[in-house]
Amino acid sequence: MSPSKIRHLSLSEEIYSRLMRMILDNKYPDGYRMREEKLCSELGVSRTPLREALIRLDREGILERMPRYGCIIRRLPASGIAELLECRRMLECMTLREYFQNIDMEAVNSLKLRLEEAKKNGDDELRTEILNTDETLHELIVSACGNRFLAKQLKDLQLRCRPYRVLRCAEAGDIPAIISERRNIINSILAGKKADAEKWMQAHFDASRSYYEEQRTE
Amino acid sequence: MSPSKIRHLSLSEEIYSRLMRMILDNKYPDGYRMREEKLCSELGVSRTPLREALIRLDREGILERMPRYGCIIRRLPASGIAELLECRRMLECMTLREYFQNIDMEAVNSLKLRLEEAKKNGDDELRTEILNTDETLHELIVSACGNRFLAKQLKDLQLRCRPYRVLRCAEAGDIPAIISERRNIINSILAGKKADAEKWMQAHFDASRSYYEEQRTE
DNA sequence: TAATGATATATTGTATACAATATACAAATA
DNA sequence: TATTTGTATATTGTATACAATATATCATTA
Repeated sequence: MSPSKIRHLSLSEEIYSRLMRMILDNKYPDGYRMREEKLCSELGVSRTPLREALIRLDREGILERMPRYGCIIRRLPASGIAELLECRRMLECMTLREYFQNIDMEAVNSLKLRLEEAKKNGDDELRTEILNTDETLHELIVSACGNRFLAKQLKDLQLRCRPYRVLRCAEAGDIPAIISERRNIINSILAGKKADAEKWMQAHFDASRSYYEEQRTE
Repeated sequence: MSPSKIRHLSLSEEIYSRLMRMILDNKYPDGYRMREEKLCSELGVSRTPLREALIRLDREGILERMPRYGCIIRRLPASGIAELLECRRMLECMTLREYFQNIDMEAVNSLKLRLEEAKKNGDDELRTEILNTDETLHELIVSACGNRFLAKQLKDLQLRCRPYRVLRCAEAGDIPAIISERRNIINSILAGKKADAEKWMQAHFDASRSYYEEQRTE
C-alpha cells in the first residue's frame, strides 16, 4: 500500500479556507470592505497569497472583487436568496428524479432515526439538529448525483446558502411543521416513491423560498 | 445619462481573456504543461498577473492547476464530454421547461430564417453556419432563463463544450439529419409547443452524446 | 456657502527578488 | 547492471518593492 500522500497545504490555500469559513459563518458584516493590508497583518501573511485566495473566493461567489476598489462581503438581499433557493430547487429536484436509484438508503434510514431521536431534545438543541439533518439530507442528494459537473454545481449552491440557513432556522416558529416537511421527503425516499419524494422536496424548497419572499418589504 | 464607464482592463484580466480564447480554440495540445516563465516571456508580462489569471481559469475548469507542479491543459476524454453534455441536457431542458414563456420569439424566428438561408451554401460554409446557429440557439435559452444563478451555470457549461463542438461538426456525415434536429426544436418553440420543444432538445443532446459515447473504444 | 480644483494619502495592480520544493542527472554501491 | 543517494537545476510559492490609480483633504473662487 502506498503511504497516503503528504500534502503540504500552500499558504494561499490555507488563507482561502480560513476566509471561506469566516465569511460563511457571518463573521463579517454585510457590506464589509476587506482591505488587503489589514487582512495581511491579521493573518500574518503577505499580499501575494492573500490576493490569490481572494481571487478564488470571488470566482465562487463568496465575495465580490471590484477592480481598483477591493473586496466587499455582500450578503444577498431577500430576493436574491429566494432566487438562489429557486435555483437549488430546480437542480436538486431534478437530481432526485434523475438519480433516485443511486440514493444511499442506509444513510437515509439512519437520518430518519436521527431526526426522530432529536425530537426528544429541548428546543435549542432540536433546532440545531434539524439544521444538521437538513444539511445531511441535501448532501445525500449530491452523493447520489452520478454527474460530476452537476454535483459540483449543487455543492457550490449549497455552500452559498449557508450564511442564511442559520439565521432562518433560529426564527422559525412551527417546529412540528418543519419536522414533518423533512419526514415526508425521507419516508417517500425510503418507500421508493420517486414522484412523491420530488413533490415533498419541492414543497420543502417552496417553504424556504416563500419565507424570504415575504421579507421583500425591506 | 451617465457616461459609459471607462474600464481600464487590468493586465491580469487581459491575460485571462487571451488565454481563455487560446485554450478554447484548441491552440494548445492535450496535456500541454504551461510553464509560467515561458508564458510570461511570450505575453510580455510578469508572473504575478499571469498567476492570477491562471487561478481564475482553473476555477472555471478551463485548465488544471496542480500544487507545486503547474498548469496543464487537459482535454476531456470522450466519456467526460458525454458527461458534460449530459449535464447540459438536464439543465437546458429544464430551463426550456421552466422559462419557456420568456423566450425571445423574434430571435428564434430570425434564427429559423438563417438556418434555411444557410442551406443554399456549399458544404463548408453550411457546416460553419450550423455551428453558429447552434450557438445562438443555446444562447437564446440562456437569455430566457430568469434565474441568474442557473444562467451562469448554463453559460459556463456551454463554454467548456466549445473546444469539442468544432471538432465534431467537421466530421458529421448526415447533414440533413443535423439540420432537421435543429429545425424541430425551433419549430416547436415557434408553435408554442413546450413539451415538444423539450423532447426535440433532449433528442438533440442525445445525438451529440451518443457520438462521444461511441468513441469510448479509444 | 457651495462648487471646483490641486495636493497628499491610501490602496490596489504589477514587477522583481527570494525561499521552498520538485525534477533531472550523475556518482556510488550492492 | 540495477538501485540508490546526493547534488545541481528548474519551477513554483511567497515576500517585498515599485507604479498606477482612487480617495480624502483643504484651499480657492464663483
